[in-house]
Amino acid sequence: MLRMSTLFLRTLRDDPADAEVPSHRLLVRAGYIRRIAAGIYSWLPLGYITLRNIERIIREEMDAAGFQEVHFPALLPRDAYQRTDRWTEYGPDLFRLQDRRGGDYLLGPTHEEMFTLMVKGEYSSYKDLPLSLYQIQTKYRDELRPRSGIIRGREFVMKDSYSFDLTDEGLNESYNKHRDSYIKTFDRLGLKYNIVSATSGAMGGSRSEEFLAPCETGEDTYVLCEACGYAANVEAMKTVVEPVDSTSVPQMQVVDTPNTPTIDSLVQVLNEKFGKGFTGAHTLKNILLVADGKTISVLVPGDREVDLKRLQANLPGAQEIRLFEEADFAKNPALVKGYVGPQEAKQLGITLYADPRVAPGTSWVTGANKKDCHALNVVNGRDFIVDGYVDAAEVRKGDACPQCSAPVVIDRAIEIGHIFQLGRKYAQALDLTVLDRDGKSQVVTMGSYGIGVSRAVAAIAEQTLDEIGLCWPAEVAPAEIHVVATGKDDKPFIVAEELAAQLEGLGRRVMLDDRRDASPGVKFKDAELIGNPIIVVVGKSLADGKVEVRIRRTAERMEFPLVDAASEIVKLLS
RNA sequence: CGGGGCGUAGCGUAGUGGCUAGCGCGCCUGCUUUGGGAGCAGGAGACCGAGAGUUCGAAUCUCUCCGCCCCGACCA
Repeated sequence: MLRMSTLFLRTLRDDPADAEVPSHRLLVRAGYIRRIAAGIYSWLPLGYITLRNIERIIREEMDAAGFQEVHFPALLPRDAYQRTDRWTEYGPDLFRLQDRRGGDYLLGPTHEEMFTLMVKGEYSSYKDLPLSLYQIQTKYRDELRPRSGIIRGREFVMKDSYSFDLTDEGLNESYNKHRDSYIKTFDRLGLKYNIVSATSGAMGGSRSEEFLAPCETGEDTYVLCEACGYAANVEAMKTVVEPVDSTSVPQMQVVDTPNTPTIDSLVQVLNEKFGKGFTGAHTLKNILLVADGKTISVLVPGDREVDLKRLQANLPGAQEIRLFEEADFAKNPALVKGYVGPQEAKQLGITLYADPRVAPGTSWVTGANKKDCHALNVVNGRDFIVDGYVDAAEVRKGDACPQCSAPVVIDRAIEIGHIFQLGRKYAQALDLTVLDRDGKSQVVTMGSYGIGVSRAVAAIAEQTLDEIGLCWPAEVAPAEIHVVATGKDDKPFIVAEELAAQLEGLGRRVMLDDRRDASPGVKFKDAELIGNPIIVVVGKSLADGKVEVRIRRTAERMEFPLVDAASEIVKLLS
């Protein structure tokens, strides 16, 4: 039983000055966490109980799915991360340190290497697979900008799992098992979330989904179709545009358009000259880039920007992409800045990509590859041929859903889980192989699955809190029932004590406000701020042999006769 | 790393060259009070982020450094 009279807790009346987002403010005010450094927090009793409740739920669901818990050190030698190149690849986000002999160590940001090596050390037969292992552990990432309290910290608690399979089908099965297990876990945690398809980056091909908890203060933006439920990362959003019949489009025509290096200036001149109501959407933007050293051009409608992250995620095999710079233009005199068109891409040896919005048969105004000249009626498939289509244009609210064509919304969310198929990258690098049925050595294929445990505390808080405080789901809350004794004589305190003991006897987690020196107002405010789901007040109504019960979330109030209060309260929890 | 803001007691803050750094919350003692962050009285608690400089005199002005928050870039 948590007794407020002795609980290590001091709630704050004022908002902390360094907290902006609501969950952070309230977690500090209610005495759950305290900041130690940027992105590094201590957990006080209430916070730590809550964190452990979440861990418990995750653990129960992992175990129920047949995954086995292990535990690695957070302090790791450089070696394993050297072999997968992540010692350098992870860059400045990696916390590095040295021991007294000058040996390099790191604080683990994620543990693919260690899990892979652990399995390699124990198993060597296909008969041992499939296998899924997990741990709940503190991770370290030296984030460029920690923010929003516990939502993005430099030290945080993560549950990470890894699956090991012989075959791609096996990996799919393991992936689906994790997916199901995550659904159960997040449902139990009381989180609202969307499962969003994510890109798996340059490795390509493998499945990847994020569990996103919608919330205004979230830092991930994603696309959501409220009509059919389609949800996707902005990078992974697919654009579906039908080809257009272009047989009636007149011949391409080159016109003088002096001083029109930008879309805005071009549209203005077009309207002055032809007065046809031209807009940016009629023009075609040719974005020149250098991808892995080669010049490529990406076509998007003139009223849209290229989303470089999206392009990078969708361009097959591209490792490094950057925009054309002055020096690049200088090296390629055929490319006239501000007047580039796709018509001569082939002759110039440029790989030409188009966003799907630049559909086959669509006709555009675009650069004529000559200073101060543009070309009208430039038709995709007739006047230029693209080498491939790639989703690269910025995604906007109102764009068509790829499943049902309804306008999508752009929403914000906190990423609370991520599952993806790693494939054989780590197993290959670290030589994790097993012998198959035929005695042949096979590289194992892996999946990687994460839940942000400490982040989940913030995400749940964020989704449930209100103006007066935190408001936890019962399983997560520090206590299920918060019993408050008020009054100046002993009776309510004795009764409250008995009731709390009774509830505990029924297997409930109870917090008891037995402070004799605090006024009723203070106790009510604290109870509301702390956010346990049921508040029981033992006080005035005791005169009628009753106790008062309040539902924190709905502010609903009721009274029960003392004699059956305990059983009635327990009923409310089920 | 760019832009902005900030650093005064455990927390929130006032104090833009002047003498003993002020207030609220919280904390301690006593009395009163007990259904919505009680009242009165007394009290403890601050090398004013650090260092250097300007000055008769610096929380206040200058420089350097450190730290924190927000936006952006970046990031499962």
